[in-house]
Amino acid sequence: MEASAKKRKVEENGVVDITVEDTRKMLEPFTREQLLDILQEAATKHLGVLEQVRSIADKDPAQRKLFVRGLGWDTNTESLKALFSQFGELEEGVVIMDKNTGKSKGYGFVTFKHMDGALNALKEPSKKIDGRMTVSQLASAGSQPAQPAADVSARKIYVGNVPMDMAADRLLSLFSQYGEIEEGPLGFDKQSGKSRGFALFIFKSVDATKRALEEPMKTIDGHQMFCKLAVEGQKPKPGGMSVPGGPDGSDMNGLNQPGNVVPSNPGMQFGGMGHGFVNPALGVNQGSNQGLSHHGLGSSALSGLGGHPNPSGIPGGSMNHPMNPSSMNPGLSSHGSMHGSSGQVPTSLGMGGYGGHGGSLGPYGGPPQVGGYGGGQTAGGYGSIGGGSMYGVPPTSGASQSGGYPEGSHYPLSSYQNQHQQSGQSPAPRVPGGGVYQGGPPFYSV
DNA sequence: GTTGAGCGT
Repeated sequence: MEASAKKRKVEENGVVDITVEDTRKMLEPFTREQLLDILQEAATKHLGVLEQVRSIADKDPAQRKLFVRGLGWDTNTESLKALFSQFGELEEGVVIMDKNTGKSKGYGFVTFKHMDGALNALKEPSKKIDGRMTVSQLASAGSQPAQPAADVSARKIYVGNVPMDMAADRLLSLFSQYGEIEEGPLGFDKQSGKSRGFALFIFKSVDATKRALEEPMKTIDGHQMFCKLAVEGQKPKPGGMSVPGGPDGSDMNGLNQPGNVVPSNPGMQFGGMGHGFVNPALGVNQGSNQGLSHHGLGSSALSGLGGHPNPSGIPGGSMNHPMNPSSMNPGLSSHGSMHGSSGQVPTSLGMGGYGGHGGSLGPYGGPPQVGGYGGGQTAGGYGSIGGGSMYGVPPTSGASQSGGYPEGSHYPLSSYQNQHQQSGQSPAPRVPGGGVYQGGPPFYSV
């Protein structure tokens, strides 16, 4: 074939082999345009590449969700769906109705399962629906910009449309699959332990939060719930100062890149104290790890730490690459894991072990998050949750009410975590339930 | 008629 011929030719030129690492090194200086050209070509020729591109493109619902305005009164969810489904599979289609009058508000939302569906639909933004000209656009284009989420607000999610009879531990199980939960579910009635129709969760990491929100719709027992950042910090006092901790404001723009926010955030000083025992040099790296950003949380994080370990996941994985200096540095390794969500590149570097990723990755195989997730997975969350932090679920009254979770919530949580780890494709070693790392150095902190 | 649903201690 052509490929083998090329290979042979290369070898004749004296180049015996080109490693995966070498290939990467060659690519690094490429311009964006050059990389785009190559990838475009590759995606065109190879289905596997296209699938990878598509799965990553689909990650962000903002690129798949359309706002459709100008709908006639008679256009309903069904006709909206019918019209838009010609452009691709729909995840959701809905005409917004006034709660009181029951009449259409004249707009709706259409979320495609894949970004290409949205691209398709937007090739002609104006569509006649039920005799009226309507206009579609990415919903993210017109909606008010997300708040500069800082600290906890970037890790707190609101879950709406929670069934009243939903057990707290059931929700906990559902959401703990995305990462460690620091607190939650909140919002349950303290006396009855029943849902009040919503729930709040605070994840330990922004990464986990992102994973949870990757697919905002959660279906359980036929109930559709939705999640979003809780962002309650919007309503504060008028005339007051604006964003806390953002005097310079400059870095607050990186709200979607939490790693950028923390370093210059004063809050880091707080975290820094907690990690005083760490190599000072690492403090810098850790400062960029939003996991540290939780200030007051430091205590719970530390307590969890004592019981166990964590980092195992990370170093274990990176040890496959002794050449990668970052594997020698705990601070860096955790740092790297954070990149998993904010930037794909560094993570894939760390995961160089999956070298022949073209095939091994599979369509949805190797989202960078997997590696980072494995690393982030610790029993720390277990400890904190098992502890008193989850006061939304009074073990006693709650159990008597729903009869669901007698021994406390930790059982389902750990169970789910294990399941998740086992099912994961990640080559990274999973964290054993036991305290294998109890003797481990505490410097990993969280 | 122009971006849903809607937030604990």
